Amino acid sequence: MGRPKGFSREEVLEKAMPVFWKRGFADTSLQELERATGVNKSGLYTEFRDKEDLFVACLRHYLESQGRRGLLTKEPLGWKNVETFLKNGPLNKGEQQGCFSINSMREFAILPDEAYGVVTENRALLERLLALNIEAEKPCMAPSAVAEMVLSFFSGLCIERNLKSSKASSTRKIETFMTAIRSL
Amino acid sequence: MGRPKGFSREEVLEKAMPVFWKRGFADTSLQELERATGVNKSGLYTEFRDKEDLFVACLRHYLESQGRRGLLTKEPLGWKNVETFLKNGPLNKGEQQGCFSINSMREFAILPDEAYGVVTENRALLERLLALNIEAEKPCMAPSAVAEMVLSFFSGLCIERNLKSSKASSTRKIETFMTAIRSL
DNA sequence: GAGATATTGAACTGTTTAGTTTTTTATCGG
DNA sequence: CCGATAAAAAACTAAACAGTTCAATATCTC
Repeated sequence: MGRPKGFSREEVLEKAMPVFWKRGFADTSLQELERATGVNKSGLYTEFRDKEDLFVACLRHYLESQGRRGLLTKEPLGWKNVETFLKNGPLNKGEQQGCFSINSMREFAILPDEAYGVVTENRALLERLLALNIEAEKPCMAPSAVAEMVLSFFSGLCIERNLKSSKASSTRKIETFMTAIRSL
Repeated sequence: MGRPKGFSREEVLEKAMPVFWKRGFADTSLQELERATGVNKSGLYTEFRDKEDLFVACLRHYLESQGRRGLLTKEPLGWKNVETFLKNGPLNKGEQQGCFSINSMREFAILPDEAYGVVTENRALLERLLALNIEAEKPCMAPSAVAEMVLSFFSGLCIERNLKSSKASSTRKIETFMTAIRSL
């Protein structure tokens, strides 16, 4: 049987994710990933094909764990869910600010096509969930149109988390935004 | 006097900007900058201290040229200016998609502090200009609150330009958004 | 056109990169 | 406790990187 390995795939993803999240793909070195995960290069390369593969795995892992929070599927569906999504969707713990997926969009030019697919698929899912919540409120406008607009605003909130002062003003902006769309 | 140099600072900035814009700071190499600008490394290093200095100069150059468009200062001030800003603010020519300044926010972690200052100062200016336009429409809500919310939405539109299909849906989202905020 | 002067291109430097290979070490079954 | 086996550590490779140096070259003034 031989020696058992001292780490799980999940563990590695959990620890590598914040590094990619904060520094992006291009500026994250293998050295940083070794340090953050506590796993040697040889270990990382037996588990993942290359740096790109590890990155995409982190992205998938992130989106799955975000999905499990179920922010947009709480009953009853409606504006309240949309507001919670805007308020608590972008994370706020230490290095992990905003949304890893939205952050990654900036690097599509150098990321594998797979990353593009993963991100856009998730965005399509979010749009559908948003539309369901909006539809429940029976607005005058088409729910799908409102949904895509909400997702744009959400994207904006996420990248603004790269600014130092963003957290405080974020809540206020969401209040204003919700007031505006509740009248639609 | 000696030999006159074969390029102007402005020329270099104009040609280097799209490269940084598309690939970001970390993933743009000196080699790419030489090719894009047609200026040799020695030329670039006599004009700019280092890669960071060139990047910040590009950022400044970009914001100045955007400012000169005067999208938010056309008389009369009002919703129309806000709409034009959302529609035509994010550029759409070839490699230059969205907003260089917003794109840069994702790289603050590795950019010089100066870049942070340049970007936040410009955002503050935009917020003031937006507030003036909103105030002209005498809404019920505080103009500054609406203005910062508009800027968030704008930021979202900008990073979404990294998606292939964004241009088409962008106009539609802006229509929906404008309908919402005109009622405030 | 000669000499001074500034630019340019190319060669060079030391470091860091992603990724591979080889050696060492730990844990298993028997 | 021994030998097989698998993981982990370390040494290594080749390429790319930002930045420097220096010789070649072009244009100015006189």
